[in-house]
Amino acid sequence: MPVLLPYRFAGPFDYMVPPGSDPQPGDLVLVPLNRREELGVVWDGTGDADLPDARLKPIAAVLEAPPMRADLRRLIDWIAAYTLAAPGEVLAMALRPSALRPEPLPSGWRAADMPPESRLTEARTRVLAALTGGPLPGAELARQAGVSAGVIRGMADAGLLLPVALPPRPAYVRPDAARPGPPLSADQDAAAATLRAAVAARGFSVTLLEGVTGSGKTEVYLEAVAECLRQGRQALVLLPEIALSSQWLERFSARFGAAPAVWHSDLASRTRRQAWRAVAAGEAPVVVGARSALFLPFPDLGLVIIDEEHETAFKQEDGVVYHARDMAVVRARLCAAPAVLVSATPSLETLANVEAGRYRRLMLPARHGGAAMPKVRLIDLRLAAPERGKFLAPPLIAAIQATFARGEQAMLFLNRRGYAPLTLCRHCGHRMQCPNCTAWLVEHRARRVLQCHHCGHAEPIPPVCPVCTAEHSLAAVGPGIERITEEAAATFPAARLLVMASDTIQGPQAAAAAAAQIAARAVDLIIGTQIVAKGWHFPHLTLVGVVDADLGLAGGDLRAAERTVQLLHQVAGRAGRAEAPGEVLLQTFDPAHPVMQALLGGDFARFMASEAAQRRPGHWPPYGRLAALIVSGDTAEAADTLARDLARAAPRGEGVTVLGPAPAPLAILRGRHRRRLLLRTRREVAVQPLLRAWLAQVQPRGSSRIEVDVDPMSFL
DNA sequence: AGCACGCCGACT
DNA sequence: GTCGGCGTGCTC
Repeated sequence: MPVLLPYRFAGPFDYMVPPGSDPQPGDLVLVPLNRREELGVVWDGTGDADLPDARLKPIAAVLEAPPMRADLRRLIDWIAAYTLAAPGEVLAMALRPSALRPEPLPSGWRAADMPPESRLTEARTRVLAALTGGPLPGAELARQAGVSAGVIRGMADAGLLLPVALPPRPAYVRPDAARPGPPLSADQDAAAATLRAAVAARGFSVTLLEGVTGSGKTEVYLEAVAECLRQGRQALVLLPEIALSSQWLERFSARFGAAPAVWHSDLASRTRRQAWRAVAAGEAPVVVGARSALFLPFPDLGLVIIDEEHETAFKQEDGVVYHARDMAVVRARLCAAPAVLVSATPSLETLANVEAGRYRRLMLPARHGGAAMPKVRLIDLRLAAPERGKFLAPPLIAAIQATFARGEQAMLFLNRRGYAPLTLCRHCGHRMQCPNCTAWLVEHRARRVLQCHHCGHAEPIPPVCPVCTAEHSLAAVGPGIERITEEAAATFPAARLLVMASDTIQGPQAAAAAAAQIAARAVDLIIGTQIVAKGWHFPHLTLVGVVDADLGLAGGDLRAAERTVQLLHQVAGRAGRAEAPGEVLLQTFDPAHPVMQALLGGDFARFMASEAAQRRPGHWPPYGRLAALIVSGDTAEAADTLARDLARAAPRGEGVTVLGPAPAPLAILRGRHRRRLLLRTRREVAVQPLLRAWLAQVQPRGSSRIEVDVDPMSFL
């Protein structure tokens, strides 16, 4: 009987069924492996026949836990087949061994009825006062009484406190679908009706819900969630960055009177275990999560929503390389549920699926509540140059000052952390480079280090040039967000600044606190990277300045233009969402670039049509298929040898092209030398069989590796 | 993922 | 002479 184990084996292993038991596919089992016992899942089909029965070991135990359902097993098989990952590796993402252990009963403390003679200090009095409302868990008690855990411990030892079992934490409160939603516009109402019908049909479908930022897409798809709740099925909402979703959670709670279950990779282990169990028991009707929520054990999934479907954060790049948006659609199909892809700037992949008739499309043409789209202006940096050594052009500075004068908020966006992306010696020209990667070290002035953003390597800023030992010769080249903050503080001395970058805003609490500060108008100028683009609603923000609109366009990546438009459109959408109209200023050296023109004219559809026209003739995705093979080795020679071996074995045929080997864009990453080959085929060619046949011919030696990335998003 | 087997350097 | 480094390979 085949049993899939959560490891990187080629497939399930066969085990004997012990007499008296009758394990079924999906059952969780303990099986011997080497001299250990491992958790596995009984898989489908028959075992492989060429292994003699005598070599099979028996299944050690069939667990009482609820079995893994067929739809999740099919999803695991599907993802493994599509991405060429080992099925066990995919299984590992869906298996939660800790959730199978019995939940320890929560325990707390109560005051002793007949306290022994003991000194009652002030702290101890506070503890007893906190307990007048009933028993509390230790951590909570310490927090409420404002004492350390030691005080509690001491009181327990003295017999002043007695342990008690607490009732289990209440399960998730069911969101109330009957609560009236907010009033919807005619467009929203029509879209919501279509989505409700799709949910009520209880069948698979895919719908693109497209609308500019501020058009009320969330309200519309929450109506689909409401219908799903009425149907008694579960709904899954995938967000690209769950850690930054505090405002989303507030909106959900306002709509349904209860919070959804939240799932992401850095949940505390107990919260995670409870969420997993609640999903499996059907007690969590709505789950909002990051991409790993895709593998939760929903017994009756009735709706999958992928918000910001164009976001590259949905692509998992390490371990199993998969795109959560595409796999979410697969899961929806396997569960006979509708999938809804939501975006203001849909990916070309999704638009091509609409065009081909595979996906339905719903459009919300206008901003909700009559708010106007922000007015976009380009600042030509060749004509309006910033002061020497500065990065904000005079028109942008003037616009920010005018915004402050009106009592409104402004934002500066630069998608680059740190102080400066490059440090060079003005004397000898030496550039400070990462010892492990083909990348410049980024100066982080606040922490006084030079850091590599690819491997994390950090070193102190050297006092002299490490090559020519010239003093005071190292110069910061180009701006990072720290440098812009410095310049803004000097230019707008009266303004209150708030920096939002992944290194200053860590975790959901910090993000929520920053959002609250902005909403309370305790901030005049927000300076941020990527993370300010994510679905925030800042009602008093009316000006967005993009410091370097050209930033994402260098490097010749296939999707560079598309991604830049999506990102900058998203950033622009932060401006002027309430009654006050917004303005967006883009600093660029190339105002004629199609990306700048698309943002200027707001004609996203036409831009995407021209992107499509560029990709179609060469059969580039989505009009063809692409897979990347990344070869890596200890040395350049090892990587080259393996890459050459692969190139020799490359598949040929009608509609099949192999490009490379070429140095991978990060030719050295974490000390490993990398080469890249690309397999490009026509859309009707299945790439997986080609890849499997290809890889079977080449055996990596030593520590050399081949990584496969089907549908690569970036070439890095 | 573990864990054993296996062939080359420094030690009681 | 052994103890032990972690490279390679196997686990139904």
